Amino acid sequence: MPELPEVETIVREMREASLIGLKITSASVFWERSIAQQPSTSFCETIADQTILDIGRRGKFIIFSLTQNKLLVHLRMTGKFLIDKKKALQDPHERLRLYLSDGRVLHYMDQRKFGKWYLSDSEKLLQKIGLEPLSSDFSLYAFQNLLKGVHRRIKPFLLDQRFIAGIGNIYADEALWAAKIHPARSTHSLNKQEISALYKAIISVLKTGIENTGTTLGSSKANYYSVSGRRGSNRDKLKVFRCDGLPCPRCKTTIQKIVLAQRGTHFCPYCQARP
DNA sequence: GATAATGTTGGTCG
DNA sequence: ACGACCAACATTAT
Repeated sequence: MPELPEVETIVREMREASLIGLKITSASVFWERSIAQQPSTSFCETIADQTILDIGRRGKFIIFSLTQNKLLVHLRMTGKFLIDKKKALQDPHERLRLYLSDGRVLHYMDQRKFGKWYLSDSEKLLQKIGLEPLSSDFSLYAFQNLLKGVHRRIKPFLLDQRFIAGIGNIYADEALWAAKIHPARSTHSLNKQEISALYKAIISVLKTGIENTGTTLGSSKANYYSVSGRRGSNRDKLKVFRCDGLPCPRCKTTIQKIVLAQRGTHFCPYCQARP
């Protein structure tokens, strides 16, 4: 579920909630497989008594910098955080809980159980992911070089975290629409002007997503909600994602939905014609 | 009531 | 190297 703008919103809210500086007094794990690479017993032993020195983000990973380790959390489809909310206490999807030194509790919910917490080998994981699209590392030049280095369809390329970190299904479709590029185009077929348009579109859709505190699609519990339980308002700004059957905001052609790389893919068959 | 689809990622197998 | 397919899961929509 959460892509870069949603994860960024979560991180900002946790910082605003003054979690930095608190000590993790203990942890409780309710779903063993939410912990990667080690049994929950050793996870709880290792994390206990460590202080949260910083909270950040890399791609779709949340990074808790602790006294001894880096704790990474990947929310995958339905991972969520809530701070000391009464409704979290009776949530059947709560998978993990951190008790904090000021008496508050950080609850982690994950309906579909795909999310993972990494406490060991986290540096190795971070090394594997690609450029941070809102940092200066992501230059037009670097983007051009990435595209040159692979022969793939552009949408699966955008979703592959080893190249650029943080783009998911929503923002990939939105960026391709903004740049007027068909999602099945080959990376090698894009001309200079198209590459430049896509580069700007990626940055723009992600920034807009953050400004609107992320995208909450529907109303069910499975949808994205921030740490404070707020919905993101970016859904109203989406041009194509889950807009199949509606007119394209640019040319009024009906938006189409196809399956590409096993993912629902939305585009305008006129603006984003296959050359 | 069965089946498909869901915002993610990692594996296998051509 | 790349893509098709499956797997991990639970819930909602069709």
